[in-house]
This record gives sequence, structure tokens and C-alpha cells, in this order.
Amino acid sequence: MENEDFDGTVYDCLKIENQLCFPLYAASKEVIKRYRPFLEKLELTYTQYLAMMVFWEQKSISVKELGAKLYLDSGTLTPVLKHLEQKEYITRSRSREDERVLIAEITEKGEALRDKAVDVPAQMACCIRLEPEEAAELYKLLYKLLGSIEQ
Amino acid sequence: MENEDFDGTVYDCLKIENQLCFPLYAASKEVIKRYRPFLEKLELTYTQYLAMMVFWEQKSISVKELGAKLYLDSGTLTPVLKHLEQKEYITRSRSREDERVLIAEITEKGEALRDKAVDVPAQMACCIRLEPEEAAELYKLLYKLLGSIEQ
DNA sequence: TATAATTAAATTGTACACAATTTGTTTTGC
DNA sequence: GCAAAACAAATTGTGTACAATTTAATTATA
Repeated sequence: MENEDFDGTVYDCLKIENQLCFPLYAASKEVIKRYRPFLEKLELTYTQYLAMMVFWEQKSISVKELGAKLYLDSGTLTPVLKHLEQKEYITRSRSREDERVLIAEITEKGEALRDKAVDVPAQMACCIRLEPEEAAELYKLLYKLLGSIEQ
Repeated sequence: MENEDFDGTVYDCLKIENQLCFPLYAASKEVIKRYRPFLEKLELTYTQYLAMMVFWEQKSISVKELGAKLYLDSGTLTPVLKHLEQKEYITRSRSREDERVLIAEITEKGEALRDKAVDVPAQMACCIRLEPEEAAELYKLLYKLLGSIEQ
């Protein structure tokens, strides 16, 4: 004898407030939105910024490797890397050992951008008002979720 | 005297592994990807599913109100609602009191979809291997982050 | 050693996501 | 009461995201 007019029906599981995925989706978007004003000064979108963070750690990388790091496929990365190439932050060329592989490599201009980008994380931290322990706990749980979901 | 070749430079803040935003972004995308096979059976995308969850709780709503609930603007919602209208899950019409306002309202067919959707959350829960307390903690932290970031 | 299977990117097509602008309506202030 | 301001959607333009397919190159195998 279900009664939809009161709490406690089989449909409760479909309420937005009972979803874990929704605050995950919304928080991700809102955080990324906050990056925009800072990244505009670097002429980067958020996805381009993520890719540049990889290049600042590792001068060259294949599309496949980059995709594994960022959880993105070539359908997304090809246009992103083309945009970064247009801005002259990276170069794109085929591997000599295996012509199937595209190697993207950071340029001098891309390296120089690092000094401008170095302030971004601290500026963003001001927008995110979590205690350090809370941020650490959130970080831990997000990676646990991410690890639990692969395949 | 910075030395970039060792850990502990000013650039450490730009490492992917030191970002909170990255696992947030990646986990959100990976979770949404997992919804796809379940939502395909309902002919819904993830965004359309979120909108339908609102309609199952509240039969009719304006674009502005829906946007406030889902953290989306009319630029995103207009096409989403048009798709839902094409599938005959909702109707769209202007408010009589205020012609600026578009009211979207769930149809019989949209209501009927609820019985098919009711299994989705449990199916998804199997993909997300977090302890109930961890999921609860993550939920709490995500809403705290979301709240802390508004304006 | 040809050819079949596999692999890596690119391409194609669909659907957001959002800033900025436009359109049409309503409310405010004078 | 009417022009200006404010407001709600829709539109426009750019940039992802990702499934599915295609293209080109490499590896495996009969």
C-alpha cells in the first residue's frame, strides 16, 4: 500500500536530495566556473589548464598517456591539443618509432606560462572555504570513489 | 634559490596530484559515464534524468526555478527541455500571469517513466563501492563545498 | 610473409555547459 | 501613463565530452 503523498515511498531513492551524484556534478561545475576569471588571464580553458599542468610536470607525452592521466579520450583531447598548439604552448608531431602515436611537447612559451599560472591555485583556494582537514578528507574520498569505479 | 629538479618548489602547487578540483572533475565525469547504460533504457541523458527527478518531485516548474535547483542556466536548459518535450515526457508553455516565464510540466508518459527509473539508483550504487559512512561523509563535504562557493 | 587482428588518433554526430547577447514582457520611477 | 530599468527565456558562439566509426600504422599468426 504505497502512498506517494508522504515521505517513505519506493520513489524516495529518486529524489535529488538523496543522490550522491548530484552534488558531485554540481560542485565540479561550480568549482570549474570559478577558475574561469583566473584562467582567462592565461588564455586557457579549464581543460587546457589541466593539460598544461601535465606538460609542466612532463615535457612531452602521447595522446593516449595524457588521456589516461586526465580520464579523457582522443575525441576530447585532439581539439584541446590543437587549441594549445594554436596558442603555441605545445607542438604536435608523430613519434618516429611508431607513426600511430602523436607526441605533444611543451614549448618555451608554454614553459613561461608556468610562472603566470603559479598563483592560480592559491587564488582558487580562497573561493573554496573548507578546513584543511575537510579538504584532505574530500580529496581522499574522491580518489577512493574514482578508484572504485574504474571498469 | 629554487631548484626545479627536486620536490618542494614553488611549482608543486601546480601538480595534478596536489589539486582538489581534478579528482572532483574526474569522479563526476566517471560517475555520469556509469549512468549511461541504465539511462539509455529510459531514453534519457544524465542531464535529462536530473531534470526528470525534479519533475517527479514537483509536477511543474519554471526554467528559472529548475535552473536554481540544478545549477544550470537557460542556455543549457532550453535544449534539454525541448528534448524532453520531443520525447513527450513534459510539456512547455508560457505562464498566463507572466508571459516571460516558461512553465514545464510533466506528462502522464513522464510520470510513467518513474516506475522504470526507480531501479536506477540501486543499480548505480553497485558501481560505487564506498562504505555507507564514507558516502555520507562525501555527500556532506560536497554540499559544504557547494555552499561555500556560491557567489 | 601475406593477411588478419590490434592499436592510436582523428573524425563524426549528439548533447551539454556557459558567457554574452537578443527578444519580448513586466515593473519602476518620474 | 510612459520611458527606463529589470527580468526570463531563447539564441549565438565556443569549447568540451563521449560513443561510434574511420583511417593509418603496427603486430600477430596461419
